[in-house]
Amino acid sequence: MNVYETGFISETPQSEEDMDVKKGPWTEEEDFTLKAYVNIHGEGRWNSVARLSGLKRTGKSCRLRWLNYLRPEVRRGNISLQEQLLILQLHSQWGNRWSKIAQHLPGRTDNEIKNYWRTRVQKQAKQLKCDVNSKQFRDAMRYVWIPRLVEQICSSSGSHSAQQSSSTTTTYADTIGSVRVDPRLLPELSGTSSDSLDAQVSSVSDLTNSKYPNSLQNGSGSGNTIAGTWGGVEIEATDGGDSMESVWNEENIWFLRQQLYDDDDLN
DNA sequence: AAGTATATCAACCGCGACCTC
DNA sequence: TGAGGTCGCGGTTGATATACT
Repeated sequence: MNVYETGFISETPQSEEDMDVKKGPWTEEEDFTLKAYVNIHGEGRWNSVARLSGLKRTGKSCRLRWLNYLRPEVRRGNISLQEQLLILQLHSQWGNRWSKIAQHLPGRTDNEIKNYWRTRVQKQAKQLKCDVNSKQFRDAMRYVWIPRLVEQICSSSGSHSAQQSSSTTTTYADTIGSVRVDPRLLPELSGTSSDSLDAQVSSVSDLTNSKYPNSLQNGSGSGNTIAGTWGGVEIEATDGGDSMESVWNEENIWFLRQQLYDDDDLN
């Protein structure tokens, strides 16, 4: 059956120029109409959807509303630690290929991930006074952000596949929390010969022991804390609910600035 | 309590790729 | 083969919520 032949054809189809196209926030009524239409006819042919459903919207607008909001699979709410980790990894691999990144985060839309990146990640780059695409910032992610996320995931998940040894190295399997991290997806970060998170975290340990000694020992957190070991140094991250904020607490940012400026001095 | 700044996120826009005729 | 239509992606904007003074 041609799904476009039945139902919701309330009037003679019109071009978008002919009808006064509505813009701005969608109403509940519009949502209901679009949902009902797609449930019956399926996705795709968005210009037809716009014309035949009676919605005074562009095909693009209908598509966007469906994909980002109305689809049953769409998951709302805070981005989890595991998702943050994946986003960081995938972005370092693919850059701003939001839709591609979104494919690996079930229920998340490219728009959501893009917004997350712009509002959270770029904000941190700004705080560090460096470009989000710079080597400096990539190193910051590599040396602080990703290890800390992993630490927090391990801490919060209770039982983890990650095993912390009593030595200075930390070993992670390819399953972190409830998200399985495909080692092939893990980026080859700058200066890292390995393609696994395992090696990345190990390299952090090595570097922190030599170049960044006792880097995170100073400063004290308040409120709930998550304890962990990073490079042999006992660390505590304040747990403010938003893991991003706890990773990027003042001590970390202060420390990174010191390192970045030290590097600048050397150059 | 009011005004202002900042953060967040839904939605729009422009452009390029792809498809159809 | 190229012109027109459609779709999807990434960048950007604007409205609203929240935090701060």
